[in-house]
Amino acid sequence: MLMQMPLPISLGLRPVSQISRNTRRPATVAHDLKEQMDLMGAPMAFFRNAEIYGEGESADYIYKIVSGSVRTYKMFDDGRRQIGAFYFPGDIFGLELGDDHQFSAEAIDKCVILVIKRSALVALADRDGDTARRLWSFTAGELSRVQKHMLLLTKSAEDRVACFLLEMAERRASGEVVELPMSRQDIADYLDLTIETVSRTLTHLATKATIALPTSRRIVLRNRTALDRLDA
Amino acid sequence: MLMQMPLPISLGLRPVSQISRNTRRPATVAHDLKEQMDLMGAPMAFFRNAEIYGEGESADYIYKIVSGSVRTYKMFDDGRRQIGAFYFPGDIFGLELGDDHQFSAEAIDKCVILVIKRSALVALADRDGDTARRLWSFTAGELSRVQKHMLLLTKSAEDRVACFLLEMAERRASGEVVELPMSRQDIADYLDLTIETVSRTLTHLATKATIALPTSRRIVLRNRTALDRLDA
DNA sequence: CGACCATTTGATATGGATCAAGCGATGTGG
DNA sequence: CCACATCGCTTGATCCATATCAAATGGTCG
Repeated sequence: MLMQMPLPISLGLRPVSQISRNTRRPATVAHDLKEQMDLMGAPMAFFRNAEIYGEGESADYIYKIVSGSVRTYKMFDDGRRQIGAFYFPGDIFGLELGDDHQFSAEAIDKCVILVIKRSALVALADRDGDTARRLWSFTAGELSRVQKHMLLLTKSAEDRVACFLLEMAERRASGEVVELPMSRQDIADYLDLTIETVSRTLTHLATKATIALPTSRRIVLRNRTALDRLDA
Repeated sequence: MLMQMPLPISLGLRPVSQISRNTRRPATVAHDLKEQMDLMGAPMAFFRNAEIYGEGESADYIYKIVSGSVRTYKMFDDGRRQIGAFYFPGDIFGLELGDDHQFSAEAIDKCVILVIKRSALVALADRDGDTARRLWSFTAGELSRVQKHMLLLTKSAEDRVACFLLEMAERRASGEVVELPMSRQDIADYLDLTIETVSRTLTHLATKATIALPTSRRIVLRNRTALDRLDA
């Protein structure tokens, strides 16, 4: 839900006016959905742990991260939380074909996010084949991401953690040093493991000198070959 | 690979000519991708266990099942097989946005399948917004299916089997009696369990009178409420 | 009828969960 | 500026769900 926040802690929303609106509209034509969002989106800020939208709410907006990180997740009756995805600067999320969101979304840390109305894009897609294809493209990308995630859940704990580290290294692209914005609990809920197992596995990889852990949120890949082997 | 089969057992392909080709072209306009495939598709027959396409092969065709059942799967280096989906009469599969297939596809039993060239549909989508939207729609449907599957893999063995039975009951819609075309191994590889665990869980559900097992491939849902509870 | 394959059932092993405690960094109030 | 509370993470001990290994049963087809 975009326009009101139920809990004080969720009051992460600052009025758009506080942020310099993206007024400059370059003569450039958008070549993909991301560029298109740069042109059309309104920036909003969210505090750490702020809810961006909730599962089941109507999916009226599409989001693109300018800065910060986001998690999407689903809660189960038994209290378990499954994280569906992490999103980072440049990533788009929240676009659904159906009427409402299948997952909830929260800011992992302080975020600035471009927001545009879905109806605007969908209406445009009716007239513009390029836009239509971009919407398809985005959904196909999500499909392939979820397929990978599904396959991840069939692997051993060590394999899952290794895949996770490689994915982060690739997406956050900062050489061998990976800065993790999310907690061990977030990682555990993404990999469907417990925090204890995640922690033990990281310790174990560090013992084998496959990685180094200068701090708990900073991970150095010291032996990518070994990690790739676990990836398979 | 569509035009040649490497193994004798895979020689499931009969020339189209042996099957009455869908010559009748009704004046009706297609309202969705399935109807469109009925109009455009050429029927082909596959024997039990015949390969329809292999992972990594170029995704030149799209498929719609007339009769029979299909599994898609991925093999891992360690010999594990993960089944990605089961498809039944009326279902479309094999449509990719990218150049090649992410999974392999095999006939579970004797199948008749309509086949059309992807390029034909994609070219049409460039001109026809309805077709474009149908392609997006299909991919979005696959996305939501895979998301459900991913969440399934985070549940207990009993929950997975219960969800599986409910899914089959819904999709094959024959009242309380579910006729399963696939083996226990197929089910196990879909749910990421062993055949032993699948078998034991079914036996256990039968003991609790939640289901009945008149034969190993025929399952009667005797207490859907109990299954729904496990579904969550 | 007999061979073969799919399925079930039984005995044991194990990877990861759970329960519990300790540790280190960060922040807060005195 | 330090004492202490808090929170996130790690480490240790034990348990349990499901895998693994092994054998029996049943169904199908020549």
